[in-house]
Amino acid sequence: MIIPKIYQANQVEDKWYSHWLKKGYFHSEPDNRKPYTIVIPPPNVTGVLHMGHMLNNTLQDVMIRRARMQGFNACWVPGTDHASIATEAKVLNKLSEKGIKKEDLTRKEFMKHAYEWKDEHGGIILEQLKKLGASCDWDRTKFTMDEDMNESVIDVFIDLFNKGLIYRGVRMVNWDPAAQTAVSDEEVIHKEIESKLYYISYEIENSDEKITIATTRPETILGDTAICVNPNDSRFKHLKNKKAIVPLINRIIPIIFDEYVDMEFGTGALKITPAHDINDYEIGDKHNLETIDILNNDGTLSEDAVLYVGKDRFEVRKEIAKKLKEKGCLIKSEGYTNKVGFSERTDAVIEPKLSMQWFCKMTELSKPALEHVMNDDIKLHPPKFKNTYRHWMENVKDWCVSRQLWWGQRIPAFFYDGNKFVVAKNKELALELAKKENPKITISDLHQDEDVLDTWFSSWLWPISVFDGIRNPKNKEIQYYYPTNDLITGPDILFFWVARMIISGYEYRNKPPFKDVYLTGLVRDKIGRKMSKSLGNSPDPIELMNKYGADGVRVGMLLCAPAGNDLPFDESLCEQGRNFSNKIWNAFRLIKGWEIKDIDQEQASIDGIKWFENKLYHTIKEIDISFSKYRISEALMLTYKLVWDDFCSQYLEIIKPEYQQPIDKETYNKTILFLENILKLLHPFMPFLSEEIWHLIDERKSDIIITKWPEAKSIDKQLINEFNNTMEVVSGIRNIRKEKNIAKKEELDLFVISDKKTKNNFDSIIKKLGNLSSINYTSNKVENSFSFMVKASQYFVPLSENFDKDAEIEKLNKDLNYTTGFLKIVENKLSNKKFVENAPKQLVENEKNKLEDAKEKIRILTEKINSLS
RNA sequence: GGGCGAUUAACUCAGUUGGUUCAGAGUGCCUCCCUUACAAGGAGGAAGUCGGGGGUUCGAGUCCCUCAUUGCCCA
Repeated sequence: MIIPKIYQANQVEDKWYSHWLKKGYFHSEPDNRKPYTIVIPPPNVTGVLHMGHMLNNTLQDVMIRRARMQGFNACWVPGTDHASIATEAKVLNKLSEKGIKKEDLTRKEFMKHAYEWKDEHGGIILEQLKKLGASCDWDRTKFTMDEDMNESVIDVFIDLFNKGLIYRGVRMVNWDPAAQTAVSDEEVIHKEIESKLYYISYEIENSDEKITIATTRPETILGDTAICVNPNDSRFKHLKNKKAIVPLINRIIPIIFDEYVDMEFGTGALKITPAHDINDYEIGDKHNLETIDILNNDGTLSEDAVLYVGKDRFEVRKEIAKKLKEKGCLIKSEGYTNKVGFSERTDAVIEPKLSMQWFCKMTELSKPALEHVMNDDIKLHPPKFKNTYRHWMENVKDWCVSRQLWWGQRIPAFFYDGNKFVVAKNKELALELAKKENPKITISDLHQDEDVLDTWFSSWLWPISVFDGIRNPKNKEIQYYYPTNDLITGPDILFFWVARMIISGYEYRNKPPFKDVYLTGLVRDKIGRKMSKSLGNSPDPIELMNKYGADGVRVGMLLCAPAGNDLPFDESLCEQGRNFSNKIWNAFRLIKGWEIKDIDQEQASIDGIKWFENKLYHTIKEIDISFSKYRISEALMLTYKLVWDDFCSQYLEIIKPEYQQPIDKETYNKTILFLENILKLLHPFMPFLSEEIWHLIDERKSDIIITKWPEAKSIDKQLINEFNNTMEVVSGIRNIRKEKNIAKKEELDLFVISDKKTKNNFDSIIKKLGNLSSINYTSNKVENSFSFMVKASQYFVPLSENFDKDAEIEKLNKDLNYTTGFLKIVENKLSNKKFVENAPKQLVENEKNKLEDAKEKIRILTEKINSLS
């Protein structure tokens, strides 16, 4: 068989993926095995794969593949999210390119366009996940706007309404003037920006006096309905019961007193615009102030503003400042840094705005969700997120669930007789309810609410609704798969999504939706910036996979991804992943190239096998521990080192036959066995490569994807330590070769003065890796030789020529100095009475041993130096 | 402004209850080697007063206080 020198990822990946699909390995049905379930964080239906998805889904695939191999009934449910704002914005963009505006369309027509868009672009991302190797159960693919999913959402809304947890009301909401919808608090991103603080003076009615306020938003003076000062502020006490005059429009407004006002800030006087600031709104509410809404839904000024009607608020800000200056009302303006809210989806500046919305009461609903995370029924990894979570849950606010959009589940509220409404699954049922109030109502009198529900109002049910557990709470699937095991997602949606799933999980199943939450970091670029389309700093994952292989990219992602830490992504990591693929490939190539013969086994091979067996089982144990702690990158690194250092650099070199010589059967078989185990350990990380080699080793029917995960066995730790000493001896020899420029091919003799305590049973290995002609035990030091020590044993390599006495003495002196210093430290420790009295016995004992060893070493070194000089 | 973290080698990070195995890993860097699986490789090597300052202790990277820098969440 001719095996190429380099692993060709692109030639094997598709083959194996379709093979796995054909065999139905990804598909899961309830049976009598234990389930292991993951639901995917559904990506936006029209989105494309970015690095965050890569990380996320690689992790999920690692977990699910390992669980599958461990014998669980592994089920990974894929799907997509309808992402109401994002998708609707995209559809509208597309339509406006064709010259179509939303106003020109009926709701029905719009939905038709939206579905067309969804059918065209939806699911691209799922196809991309296949390239990554994601072993999702594609038969279970869900979409948050599937018929059954919609029904679950509506059922839940009605249920919560009937429980009195849904209400409708005028509240200050975060208004996105670009998308023209309300958004939730969580969808507002506060950014610090450089702006200006304007000092504007208002005349006091019937007086020559003026009062100056400071504001960052001068355009809102048109909506002012009061000026507020602190009652404790002596500067303003005389203004009680006075009125001020709003500049430009000359509206007369009261001066009110409230302790809310910070006397230190600005001038100590605050303008109050109840319609456009949440704090002003609360003050307005308290003092019964008039509310003047000066903004239209698109962020332009409304009729109520009187001036600048129809102009955008930012333009007005500039113009009004100029105008105020002309009028002498603008005292000054100064640079000021403040925080402004931006829409997560459209990046528009959010306007606080009063509007009629639907809300979900959260206080009671969220109690179990807080409790069960605090008592670790649900564990967050890393645990530092527990604090953040608690803080949020303890201050949870009611959830604004309505959106002024069309793409989504329409709120099942039906209006009649003006503002009266009923909540029901459909118009017919609504009519029945309405008739109880007003028997004369007919179906044509009912009008359904125009708003849709927040996207998260469907995704918070995801772990339940994908198994139809809302509509059919007792069905076999939900009983079997729920609660799911692990949720793997980014920390940016901890509150949007994770917390709410926990809330709904307890409300509707009385059980957590998952047991463990693994929060990844955010993928950043090399210099720490968040990856984003606009910065153009995000590599195309598909291209990366073409370049480095899916396995290479998977490894690259995981190498730098400890839980909860942001990961600075660099393409060179994928390169490392690819190099690793190649390393494994070549190890396989070496083994496969050997001729197998019925010959005697070399001693080095016997010893090497004994050691590696122990090392392997020891590492498996460590890997399992890392997995159990959700330290995935650590598990990968352990595997990486097992393969590269232990298996390739050491084991294979130990058993490798001479050039073009055959290998004995026993060693070969063992080696194949080891390789197979290694491939199994690699499979979750590198599914394609491991499957490919698995089948190249041997023609066989079984696939690695469903083989049993190797089990850790008890090991001989002493033997592993001994081997480490052995490798130190080998290093010592290699060092001498390097320092003295001795070719590797030249055989050397080694003399040993053995220290009985550090016995070494691996002479065969030292001989082979050191390329020695002999190892001789002696009790006398060897003249004219280079030497080194491992523990308390001395090793000599005699060399008649090239012997540099002075250099040798210098080296020995260096060692002597170090050891003398070390001895001093130990002596100090032991002469400290308090240490000897208080420290554990074992520790003191060890220190005493160290003391003896150091003394012995010094004795030997001194002797050597004396004999040389 | 409030809350929660972080600060360990050039970079990215480990470091469990203070004490053998504590100053580590990977990458990068330096030296030598195209040697017969792999140059996408091999062998060897250098590199850190564990952010600063105090404290507790026989003993602190680890616990406490404080300052600095920095990130995230919330207002």
